[in-house]
Amino acid sequence: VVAAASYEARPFGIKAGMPLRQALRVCPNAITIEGNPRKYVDTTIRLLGIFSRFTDLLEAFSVDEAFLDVTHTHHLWGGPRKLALQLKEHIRDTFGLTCSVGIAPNRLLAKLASDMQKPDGLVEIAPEDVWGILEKLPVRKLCGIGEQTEKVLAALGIQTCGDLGKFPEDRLSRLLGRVGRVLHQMGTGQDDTPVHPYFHELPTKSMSHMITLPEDTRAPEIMSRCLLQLAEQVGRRLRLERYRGKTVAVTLRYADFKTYIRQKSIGGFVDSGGEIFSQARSLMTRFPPSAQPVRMLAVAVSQLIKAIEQMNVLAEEDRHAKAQDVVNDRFGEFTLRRASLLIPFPGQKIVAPGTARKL
DNA sequence: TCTGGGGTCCTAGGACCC
DNA sequence: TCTGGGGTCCTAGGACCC
Repeated sequence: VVAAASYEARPFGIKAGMPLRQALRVCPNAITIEGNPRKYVDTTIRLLGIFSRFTDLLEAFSVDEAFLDVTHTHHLWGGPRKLALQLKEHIRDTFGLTCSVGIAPNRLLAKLASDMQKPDGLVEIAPEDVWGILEKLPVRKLCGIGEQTEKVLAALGIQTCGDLGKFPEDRLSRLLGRVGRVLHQMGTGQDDTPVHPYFHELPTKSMSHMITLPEDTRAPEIMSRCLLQLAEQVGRRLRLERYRGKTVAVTLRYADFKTYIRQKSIGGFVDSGGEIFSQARSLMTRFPPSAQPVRMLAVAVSQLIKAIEQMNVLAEEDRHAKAQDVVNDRFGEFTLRRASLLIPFPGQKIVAPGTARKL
């Protein structure tokens, strides 16, 4: 599918998430470029380096977005606006790229402001302007309100943030529980979530890999091989970042797109592909029977703990994994792999999304 | 014509324990 | 015949973000 569409392609209706075939149908001359995760991670890291010149209260939000709390530093740059201009200039000089900056009293509004003028924007939402901007703004524009929430709110007669803010909070809470309270706050532009600085290093909570098969299948041996591949990938990343996990989960998506997850927590903590695979395989028996062939499989490990230095005595599984890591560190990913995985699967190019966070 | 991959957070029900 | 309150852990599903 399309991961990102250039501004030239967008007028044709091409946007992120659209199947490639469909994109090429609406715009046969579109130029397609395969993703290059290593390049993105490298650029992300360099970007964070630039951001850190302006504040240390810096949170990476995605591969190309970050929150900067400049409450205590903006005066050094002549105020938020001048800071933003210098930030933009710095990025343009370094990468030849434009970027969009939003300035506001909190994260919710800053994100909104940054989305208001793209691709080369600088929008400031002052506290006194908040209501004027929100009143007619569709709720969907807020980060955190997606398609489903939009529908639920629409059913209550709420279309705009103005409607949301004016809707009685206690009624919204009764109807939607805790979510109702948060939504009401969002409707009035309130958000007290702090910017979580990178040096606090949020621990990873789960690691997973998934793959949509080139063709839907009913063959147990294909699914099994796939699970093994995914388990090995997850295990490799766990070990790279020195995590071990307690809960193993398998997700199956059938051709009709119905998606099921089965998970189990095991006695100890695991980080080897073999162990993850054997748990994953045992989970396969728990899925509801379906007439549909399988379209997608995923393996996830959660309930992670940071692994303490290994003891001298390693279980056989661990010795295998360790040997594999040593070879693959030196000669490249998947140089050494199980014989059953010699025929490669698609999707082996994936770079760990956590890589940027480690910086 | 279908709909990728990798995460986080929340909810709700049930088991189990004191 | 009916049976409280509080806690943790586990599982399944779903919303949302990029």
